[in-house]
Amino acid sequence: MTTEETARPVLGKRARQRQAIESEILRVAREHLATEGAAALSLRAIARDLGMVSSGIYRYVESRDELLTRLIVDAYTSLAETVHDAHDQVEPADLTGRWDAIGNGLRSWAIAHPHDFALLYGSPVPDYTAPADRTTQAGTAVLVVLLRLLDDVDRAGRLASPPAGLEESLATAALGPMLSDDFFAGTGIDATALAQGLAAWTLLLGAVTSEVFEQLGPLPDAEGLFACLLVSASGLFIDAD
Amino acid sequence: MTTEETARPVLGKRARQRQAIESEILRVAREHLATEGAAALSLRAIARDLGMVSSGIYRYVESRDELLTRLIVDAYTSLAETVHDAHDQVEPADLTGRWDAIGNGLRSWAIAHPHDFALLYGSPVPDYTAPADRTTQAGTAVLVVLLRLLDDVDRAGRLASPPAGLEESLATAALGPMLSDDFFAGTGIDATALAQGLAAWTLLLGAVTSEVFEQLGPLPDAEGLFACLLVSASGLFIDAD
DNA sequence: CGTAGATGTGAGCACTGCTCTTGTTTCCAG
DNA sequence: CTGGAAACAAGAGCAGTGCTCACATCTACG
Repeated sequence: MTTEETARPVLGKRARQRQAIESEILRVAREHLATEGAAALSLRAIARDLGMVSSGIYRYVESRDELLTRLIVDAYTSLAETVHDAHDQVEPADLTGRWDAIGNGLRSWAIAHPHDFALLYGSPVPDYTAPADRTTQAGTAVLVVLLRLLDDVDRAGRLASPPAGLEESLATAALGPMLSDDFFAGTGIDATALAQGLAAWTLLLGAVTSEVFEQLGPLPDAEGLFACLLVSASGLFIDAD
Repeated sequence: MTTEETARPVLGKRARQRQAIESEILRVAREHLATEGAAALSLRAIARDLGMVSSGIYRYVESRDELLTRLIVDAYTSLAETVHDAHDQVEPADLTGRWDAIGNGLRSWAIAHPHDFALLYGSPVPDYTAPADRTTQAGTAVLVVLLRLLDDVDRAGRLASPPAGLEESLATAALGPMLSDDFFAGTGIDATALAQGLAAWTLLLGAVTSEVFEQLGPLPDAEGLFACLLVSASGLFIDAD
């Protein structure tokens, strides 16, 4: 008979209540982030929205920085999920199609969540340094899909020839050490290929950044420009059919 | 005899004093920006450093936003100056050398002034929208040198062939309208060339951003990676010799 | 059933941007 | 040379922030 009780340590009422409040806080925080932006994130305002006294929120959230960290990790996983989904809807043999999916996925996510994007790829939030152990891991999730594509491009023999001047020695010296990371285990990627993939990724990120942050002023056809940049980026590591 | 008086309206004592204080404020503001970052910019703190009462500073600076705008314009011109200087030290015929100078100039400036760089190319400062009339003009100053290079590359017949898939129709549709701007007057640039130049610039900016904001985590050889990316970027619009 | 620990409450500190009033100094025209 | 207008300095004050602490309350578990 005691089995019934020990078999459902489903979390006591208290723990459940706590979890509910914590997720409520995160929900409201995300709401504020989406509407006001990261810098306007105020614990007091969140507490107010939740009908609790300003000091009460510190029972659930250690500090403003910790809340930021949670939001960052959230955003990273949301982004990675979006990009992965977009990528996986293209048939594996269509290499440039997969790249386009990655690029468009990133762009549309960034446009839909500009403040989250700013949190991840914009200037670091003042007086806040992201705890590397929690964020960089989440941050690499997006890069996994790029690495998969890069590896497949290589395996298919469709790797673009590196630009003149990108000697293998240069790439190896700069990127060789990174290749020994677990991250690259099981791939046949070499330093030059990695350099090319990173160049494409950097161009992609620059394109999205410049569009979301409006660095070139108001553009007549942002969509079209992005399409051009996406082609340029793809050409950096994928050979034409 | 009255000529002597009308000939030296050198600014009265008052105006001179005012100008002195204003530049003092800007100096301290730049100092705070360099050490603390944009978000930590506090008018009260500046006033304190200057030994004046907090409210007094509002006689010289309309608001925090206005001070930010001044700093942004300052930063843009400082950046443009640095890049132009670096670029002009290379002999005009050395096209890739000129590109490298631009890239390295931008990078070293960004590393030397990370907070200024964040102000220009990072996430927009919360609750602050840059007055387009004052900032975008200063912002294009950097692009002038890129345009000059692009035009010279074109004239020298060294324009790289666009990547497969970048049809002229695509580029023209996206960028054609921009070409009618005064900015491009006197150049023989066409839409595809502009697209290629913008791709290189975007890649460059993405590379610097990712390094300054440490988006890829701590790198073993950031210098080397940047060199690789610079070569990739140059290959986007300059043909090898 | 009692109590230890989790939770709610409100006051308080130090800081921010910004406004307003009050008093002083400076400049310039008559 | 002098009177008045404009510029300036100073301080109080408002509303907001992150965060701490002492205190009261409640509840879940031994």
